[in-house]
Amino acid sequence: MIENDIFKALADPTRRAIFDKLASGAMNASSLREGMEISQPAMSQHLSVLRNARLVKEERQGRFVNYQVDPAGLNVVAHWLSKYRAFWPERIDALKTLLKDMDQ
Amino acid sequence: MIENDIFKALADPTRRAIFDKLASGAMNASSLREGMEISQPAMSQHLSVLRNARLVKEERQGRFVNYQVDPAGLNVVAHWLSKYRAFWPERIDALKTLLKDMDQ
DNA sequence: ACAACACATAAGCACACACTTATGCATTGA
DNA sequence: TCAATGCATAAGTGTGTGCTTATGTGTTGT
Repeated sequence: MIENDIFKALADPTRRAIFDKLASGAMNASSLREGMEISQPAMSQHLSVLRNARLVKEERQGRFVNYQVDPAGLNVVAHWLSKYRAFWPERIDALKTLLKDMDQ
Repeated sequence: MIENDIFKALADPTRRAIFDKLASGAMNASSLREGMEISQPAMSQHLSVLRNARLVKEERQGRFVNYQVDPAGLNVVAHWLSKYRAFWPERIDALKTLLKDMDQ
């Protein structure tokens, strides 16, 4: 179940930080580690979890692996969230009708 | 950190199922258990986690405790998601501009 | 008053998870 | 060719998590 993989992946704060960093621009695993006090294997394992959840996708470039955000995972979160739009605050009420189109 | 509590709470499939059931209408803990093969303490513990994440709020009614969805938690997820709208599929592109207003 | 009920909490246990160190596997540049 | 580099994987370890059984606390109806 992909939805479960996604929410489990996002449950870790380090992984959300990695994802957030990646959202500001694609980069390889070494660049991701910069300023993040995390070991190389730990980073590799986190990226593996994120990739498995389709939150991130990789592209090998020589001995580097370039990582970037994969919209697929985010889309699942968006759809999960859209199921509960009835409970969203009124000030983003306009969002509700738009999300209705999302369902098809 | 509330965001962390929320994502950790949503990481469990049983908890997401409870939340989903609650989204279809407020009810007490016993009603929630119906058709869910879950022990009473387990349900109580899950509700405690959801309440702590502000995904759910309670209202005591005599010896019953009525639970309902708390928009606060959902709102945090919505804001988290809005940070990455640049990666959302094009077909919900109209959503981007609207979410821009959300940031203020 | 008291039994039945709704729910919370405590304690213990099996398993999942995030880390570590060690090592393996390609790829690159000298 | 070979050392250095980028990354993945294996194995082990401490901690967190979700469950269980047992018990506690407050409320209701008789």
